[in-house]
Amino acid sequence: MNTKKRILDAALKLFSEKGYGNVYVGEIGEAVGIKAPSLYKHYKSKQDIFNAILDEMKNNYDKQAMALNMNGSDVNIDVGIFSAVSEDELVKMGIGLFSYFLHDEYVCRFRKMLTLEQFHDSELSQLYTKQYVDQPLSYQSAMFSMLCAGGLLRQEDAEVMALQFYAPLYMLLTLCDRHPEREEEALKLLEQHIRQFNGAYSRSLS
Amino acid sequence: MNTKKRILDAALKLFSEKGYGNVYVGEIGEAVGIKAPSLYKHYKSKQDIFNAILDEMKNNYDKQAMALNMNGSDVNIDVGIFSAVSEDELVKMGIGLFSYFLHDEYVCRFRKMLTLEQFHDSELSQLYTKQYVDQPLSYQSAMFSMLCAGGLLRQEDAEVMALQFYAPLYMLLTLCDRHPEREEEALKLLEQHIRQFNGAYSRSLS
DNA sequence: CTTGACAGCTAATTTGAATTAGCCTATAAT
DNA sequence: ATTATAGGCTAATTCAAATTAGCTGTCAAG
Repeated sequence: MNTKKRILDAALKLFSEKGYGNVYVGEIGEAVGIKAPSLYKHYKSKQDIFNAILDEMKNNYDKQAMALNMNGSDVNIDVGIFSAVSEDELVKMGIGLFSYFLHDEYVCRFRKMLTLEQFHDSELSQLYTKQYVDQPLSYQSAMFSMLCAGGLLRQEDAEVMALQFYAPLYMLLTLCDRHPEREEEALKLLEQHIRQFNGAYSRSLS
Repeated sequence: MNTKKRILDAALKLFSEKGYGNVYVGEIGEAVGIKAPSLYKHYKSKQDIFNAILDEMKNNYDKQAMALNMNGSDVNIDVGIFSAVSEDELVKMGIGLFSYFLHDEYVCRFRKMLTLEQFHDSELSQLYTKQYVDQPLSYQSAMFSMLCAGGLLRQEDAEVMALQFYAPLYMLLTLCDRHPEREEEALKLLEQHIRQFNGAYSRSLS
């Protein structure tokens, strides 16, 4: 009875691995355990399946945004002038964000699919940019802004700090999308990055 | 007489915009000014055209690497203990690299094509990673290593510095691939990034 | 001048993938 | 019990795109 949903999952998996154009409806059916024509009892075309994935995604958007923003540590709430944000907490947050992005099946597949379709039309490029660039940057910018205001970090442009904090994470993430076997290496680099970042900006060092 | 070459150019352009699977040989022919069947006088299949692009690319590799590495400023040679690498030089180098990657027609198209085909097989993912991750990081790592040794920058892990310097550039580049209209904004951020990076690591500030 | 090979064309041909038609079964509501 | 609907299947159908066949004109080498 959840065939409709299972089709979406199977299709997302395939689209994220091979790209929309290289996936045949037969494969989707096979992955679900039905024949190709039966798909049409649930969706009126291949394109329709793709659209449904996008729609579903837009629904999950809030959930995603939440997860993205406050992953694990609730930095944004308790970050008054008092509570110290230790280096370890920053590391935990960075690694947590990275691991979530890399291992959450849905998030990961969706990102890969969007990567492959990003130049297809304006809607998709906008979506990609919002999800993986603007939104994270804007959230972290706000966070660093607070940390600076709270006197925990040196007074520097928060947007730039966000870029410097997030871009390495992003790059390592896309690296691991291509080469999962390099995750360990990436994690090590990421942690080093965050500690060095913290060292460079932390008040106590200046 | 250079039809063979013109086919490659047209195909690369199309592949980089729509992805291999969504380009029809008819379009390639049209772009060149001949009919589809005539393409087969030059290449034995569509796949063969794609392979030829890859081959050509591998040839140009040295050229690319050079351009990538010493773009404009010849930092790597004159960076003895004496010659100061001013912040402005670093900015010039970063912006130069960025602009080259973004505006050189061949480089740009090739990157976009690889972006769209990166999960297709291992060869392509390796190529992407080498070109846009490992190679730049390794070069810049060497550079920062020298700058640290020369006492121009604080003694920190050069690999991490390279990551921190290059990843924002990379992320802004992929952003502009999707949204050319945001180049100005990206350039501004990039320059801020580099100055702030320099501020954070420069010896004189510590 | 004539021959052969190069590079183009039009008109098939092949192939393969999406979609439609039409049939069958189970099950749930009337 | 009957019937309608949901969801599956096999067997067409359609359609588009890659590739092949086979013809033609040009031009350089002999």
